Amino acid sequence: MSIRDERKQQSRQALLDAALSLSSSGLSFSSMSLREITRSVGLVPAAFYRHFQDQDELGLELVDRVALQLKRVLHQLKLATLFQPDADIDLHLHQFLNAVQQHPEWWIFFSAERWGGSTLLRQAIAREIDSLVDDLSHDLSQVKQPQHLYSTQDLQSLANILINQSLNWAMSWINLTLQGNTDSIQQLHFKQQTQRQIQLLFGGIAHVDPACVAEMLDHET
Amino acid sequence: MSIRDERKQQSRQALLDAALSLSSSGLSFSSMSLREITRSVGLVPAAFYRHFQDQDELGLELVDRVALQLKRVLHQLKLATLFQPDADIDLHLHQFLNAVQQHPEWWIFFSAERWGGSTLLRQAIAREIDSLVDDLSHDLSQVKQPQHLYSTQDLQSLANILINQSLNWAMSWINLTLQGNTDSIQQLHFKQQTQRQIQLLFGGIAHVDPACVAEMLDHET
DNA sequence: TGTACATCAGTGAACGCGCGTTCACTGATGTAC
DNA sequence: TGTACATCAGTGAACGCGCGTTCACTGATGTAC
Repeated sequence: MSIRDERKQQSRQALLDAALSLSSSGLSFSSMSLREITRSVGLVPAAFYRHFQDQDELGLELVDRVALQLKRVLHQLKLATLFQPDADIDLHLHQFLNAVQQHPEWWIFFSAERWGGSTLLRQAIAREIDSLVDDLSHDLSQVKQPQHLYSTQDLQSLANILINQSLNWAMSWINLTLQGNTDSIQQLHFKQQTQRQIQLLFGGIAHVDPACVAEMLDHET
Repeated sequence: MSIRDERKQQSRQALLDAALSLSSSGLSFSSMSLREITRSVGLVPAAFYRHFQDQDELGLELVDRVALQLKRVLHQLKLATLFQPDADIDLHLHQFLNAVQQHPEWWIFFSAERWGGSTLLRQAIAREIDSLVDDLSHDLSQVKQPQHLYSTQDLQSLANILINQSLNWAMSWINLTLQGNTDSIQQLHFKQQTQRQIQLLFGGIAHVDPACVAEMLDHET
């Protein structure tokens, strides 16, 4: 790549980063101005048009890039292994929260624009979330579940809940880390509650006291 | 109330309705202008200040009112009865989707501004959602569960998932009803998947084939 | 009931400001010979 | 390698526009007597 092309790519990347950064600062994409974006990069407003036709085009590319990163993070977490009865939920949760803390801007942008002011971005994100659900659903189906309780349809439903809750967990965690000290009471409480949610979602049966299940079966039969 | 006070209340209500309506049209609260709001009511911009100190004050009141309505809807659904093994999940789901369709603007506003561009509104909505979760958690604890599988902490976690998913279900349903014909294939598919999610969340054990549970117990013990 | 004054929701003009977009330009980088 | 021309990312000035907010005002409604 030539020097000129390289510099152009750098500017383009800087514009994308600036928009993402403004999003993390609490501005929604539809409220941030083209001039703010170029200003925080150190370019003149007109320079924006050398890289994107308009602000929407930048937004769509941002959705694309961020979705790719979220996909990578969620896949690497190997959520599917949580089906196994001896799975370390606590470890998985901490890995997830660390990943969120590493790049909160991705989660903030995705959550904010999911129902944000731009129809174009909403549609693009809806597509990406469907894709995230499908990927996770596929991951889940690849794991031998000890109890074989879930049909393909169940796994799709579970994946849907998990993706949605992942976004909610991420946003809750980001808010907690922004305002509080590390390991505050609220953070511990959040982790416990989230861990319990994961148990409820995955375990269903596997993580419940077998004695209770036996009793329930007696009542039913 | 005097004539003057009555008319003032009408204008105030009209401003709130206009903002809610603009929100439903896809505009985020932080992107809609004070002038747009007054324009759609038929008032001059300066008249806004006879009712609210600024746009944020209107937004906060809107959060308050909408939260009250959502609270009412969710309470009337009596989600807690879904613990009972003979619960009609399909009926409950349809009641929920009808309630959403009746007033989509409430769900749109709440979802959009939950992670929207106004810090003030985000915080207010976070408080209201906590309150919704607490209320639902309380409702859930009032019902005698046949299987007694859930602790207070479990119910709180379940309520959290249910409130979050309710918002997601509402938004998905609104998008489906906006774009598609009634009873399209996508709508039927959505209903089936959502019903399965509710089964997974509530039933856990109760709605699963007892034979499978028995088998699982054999493996564990 | 009628009159004189007070209140105040809504008006309309004015302001300064940041916005998106356009345009001809500049000067560093790339290319052809 | 050196030269002459082409490309094109970034510039800076200009534009018209909608914005939030202010202000003195108007005239219908309310109140005191």
